[in-house]
Amino acid sequence: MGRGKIEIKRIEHSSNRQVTYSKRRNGILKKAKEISVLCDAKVSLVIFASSGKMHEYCSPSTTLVDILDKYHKQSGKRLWDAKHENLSNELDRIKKENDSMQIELRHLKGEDITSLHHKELMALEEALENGLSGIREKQMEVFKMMKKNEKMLEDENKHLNFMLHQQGMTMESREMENGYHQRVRDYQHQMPFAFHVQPIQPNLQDRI
Amino acid sequence: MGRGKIEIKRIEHSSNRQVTYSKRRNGILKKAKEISVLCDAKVSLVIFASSGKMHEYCSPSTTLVDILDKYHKQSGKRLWDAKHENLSNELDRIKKENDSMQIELRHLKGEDITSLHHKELMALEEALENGLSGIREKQMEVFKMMKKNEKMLEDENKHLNFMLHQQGMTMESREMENGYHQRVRDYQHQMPFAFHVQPIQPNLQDRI
DNA sequence: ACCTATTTATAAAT
DNA sequence: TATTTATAAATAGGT
Repeated sequence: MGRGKIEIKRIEHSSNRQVTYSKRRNGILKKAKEISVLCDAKVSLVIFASSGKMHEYCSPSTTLVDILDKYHKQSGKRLWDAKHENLSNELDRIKKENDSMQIELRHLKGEDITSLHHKELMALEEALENGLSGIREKQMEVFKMMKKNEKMLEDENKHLNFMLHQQGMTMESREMENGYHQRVRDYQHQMPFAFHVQPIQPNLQDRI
Repeated sequence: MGRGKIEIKRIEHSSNRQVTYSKRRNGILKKAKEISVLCDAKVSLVIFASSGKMHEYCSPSTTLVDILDKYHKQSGKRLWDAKHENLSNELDRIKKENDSMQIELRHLKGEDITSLHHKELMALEEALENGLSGIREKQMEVFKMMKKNEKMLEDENKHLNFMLHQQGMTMESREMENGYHQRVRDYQHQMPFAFHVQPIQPNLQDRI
């Protein structure tokens, strides 16, 4: 139906194909509407152009879901069940993974071990010992860091005390000129910035 | 397109409607095939006659599920029902649970503990110690059971030896009547049933 | 189900 | 992309 007859095979010329697509798409949509009105049929039509753009028609008396539901019943084919099944399978798989982890956790906490064999108990013990030694190593590390920090703070303190004392001596000789207490407060404000100890590891204080 | 023009409205005469339906149904199915071939479009067409009978077409390059999936993505309309969403949500939930258990397991094994705070390390250490003591308690229990069993077996052995010895004495006096070795084999077969030790806990031997 | 006059869809040109 | 037009295709009504 046109100036010339065409073979029903892919139209190679792309812009031609595009034109034919939009004409025929309108045609088929019109036909779909017509048959649904004339014969009160329920029609669902979904078309994707090769570009990916979608057009659809669905009879006014119904919905796509409704039609798919009927389709499902009549054809026996499972439409979304495949998807559903995949999800369901994955869920099962992960649930099993979950359960086994839960059991492992319980075992590590010393629960539900009545049914374990000797070998399994030994393995658990070893795992726990390893874990414990790892944790303790880490704690030792932290402890050392704290000790180091403490030492530095002590040193700083000594230094400050020494300085203060010296200042006090100097001041004592000038005690008649200025107030002693006034001076001390001044030094207390100025000193910490000069001698402030940098922690070896920044933000260490946040983690302890 | 026919002997007369018709209005696009429901055909009241039922047999007429039926005829028109089947003609137009064929027409639209043909159109659907043609557009999908000519323009490589993906087409899904489902038609229900008012009688309930279904016809469908789906482009050969794809499946209805596939098309509906795309439809779902493009239109945003939910074809997959609440059930699906529930499954999906549960999957997410369980995945998260899984992840947190995995982390806990790693921590208990002394892995990935660099970022842990002091309190967390202490808690972990305690958990591990508890687990370890639980395991060791269990092992001690098993050990005691074994010891007990061993003791009983030893006692049984002694008893058997004693009996054997006694039998030997008795037999020595009858040595000329019967063969000594023959007798011994007989007793070895009969004795274990009479004096067999019942383990305190049944099936203990399976677990050690 | 087939026939065919007529309408409708559309291929190619613009 | 839209309109035009010659022609192919679809189909309404009759058989």
